[in-house]
Amino acid sequence: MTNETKPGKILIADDEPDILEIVGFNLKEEGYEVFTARNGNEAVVFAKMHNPDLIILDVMMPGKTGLEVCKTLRAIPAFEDTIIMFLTALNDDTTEIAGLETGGDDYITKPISPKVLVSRVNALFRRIVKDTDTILQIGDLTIDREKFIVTAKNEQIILARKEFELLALLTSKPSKVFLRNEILSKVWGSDVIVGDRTIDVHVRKIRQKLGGNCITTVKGVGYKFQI
Amino acid sequence: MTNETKPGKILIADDEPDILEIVGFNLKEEGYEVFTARNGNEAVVFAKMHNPDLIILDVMMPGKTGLEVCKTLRAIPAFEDTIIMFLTALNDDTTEIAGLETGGDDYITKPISPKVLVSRVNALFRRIVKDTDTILQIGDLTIDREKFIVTAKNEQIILARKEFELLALLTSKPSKVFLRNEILSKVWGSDVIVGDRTIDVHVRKIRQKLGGNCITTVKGVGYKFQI
DNA sequence: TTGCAGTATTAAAAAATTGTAAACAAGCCC
DNA sequence: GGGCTTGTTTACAATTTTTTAATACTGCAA
Repeated sequence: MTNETKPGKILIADDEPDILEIVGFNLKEEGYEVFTARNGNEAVVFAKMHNPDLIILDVMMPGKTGLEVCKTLRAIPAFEDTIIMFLTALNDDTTEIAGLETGGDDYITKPISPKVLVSRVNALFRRIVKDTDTILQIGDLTIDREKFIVTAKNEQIILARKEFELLALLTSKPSKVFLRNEILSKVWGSDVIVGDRTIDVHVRKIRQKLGGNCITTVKGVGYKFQI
Repeated sequence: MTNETKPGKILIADDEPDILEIVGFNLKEEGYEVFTARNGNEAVVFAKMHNPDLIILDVMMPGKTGLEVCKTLRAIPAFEDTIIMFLTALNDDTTEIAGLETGGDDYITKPISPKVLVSRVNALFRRIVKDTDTILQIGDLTIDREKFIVTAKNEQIILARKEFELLALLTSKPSKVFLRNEILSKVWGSDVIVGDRTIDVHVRKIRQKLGGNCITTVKGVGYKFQI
């Protein structure tokens, strides 16, 4: 499976460079895009900027512990569904339970077998890759997330990047109402500050390009995509 | 969390009765509906009949091994998304990797801490349960919190935000009387100050839209929702 | 019966939210 | 640089939602 790029960004946070290297190497081998952080705060900052799909956290780190990072991130809507995995030398049931209950998806104790780790990462990825399907079909609309192409009634529609990202988000769960906050943090990133009208304007542009009634406004709440 | 029934059916397959009992007991405690099988074939048969949400498989079982069961089930479309977890005394990387690659979601080695196992089950469930508790069904009324849609007798009813939130609150515990204070702090937030009549007005609007008698006034106390 | 406290019903005012057009800034490509 | 696209902001109009306030109703107790 070497060299094939999977649609997966992984962030590893650990204060031991060795771990970063070994784990990182093996995940890259498997085709993931790997980023690293040396402590909890770095991890949070990076996550907010680059929205990884999976985050591997060492429990014991200077600054912010893995558990704290997990709690911080889970409180942000954009990271509600991000996979979080703990990695630690602490083979202690209490911590493991705490990690899982804080919102962690897996908890692995060192020493690690890199191959097992990769398998576990793959297993977790399997579950989310499904709704991150590259090609989405809704009605007579086709959205290719990889090629950034939207087609309606066999005609190609050209969307700008933000427009595309917004549409991709809304269509990822048809009929679900996305709160303005949610949209902001998922499309713009949780630390970018833009005015409220910005969303409206983009919605308007999409409506213009796709034809009126695909996006519905839910006043006071947000927007949703409907066929 | 005892006695509260979660929407989760779990099938445990193991040839050691002790394991079945201990694991089963702890999961029931947590509110899951638990079923058991003594070997691989039984597990497959049961799964086909009752469609559990999660299956815990011992790797070493007479008849069909856990890995074989997993492979068999994953080949059936109905079990593509079922969570599968391996449980085994075999602390062996190769088997673990095989288990995960066959389509397993987790692999736990004995001896097991029941609490850790329950946490892991919960963690896996979190990922699939989400949808179920966003939709509320009461009589011929459906409230979809995610889609912000209220349906009565198959007809869609459009509610404004506060109306929706108020209705969602009242229906969250049918027949329970919500105090005016309680309503205020849960729908409006504890820091917002609005007059008492405000609630009445909203109740009235909901009554109008849903048809007269779904919300009952309890004089001097508050309101409740009844079918 | 009368008075009262609590609730219902209105209409209208107030506030909040969104739609729109136009303008500005930033970046990119030739 | 000049022309293009994109992303954002602004200001205002249009609309809807929310709240208030004034009035009418209700059941109960004195």
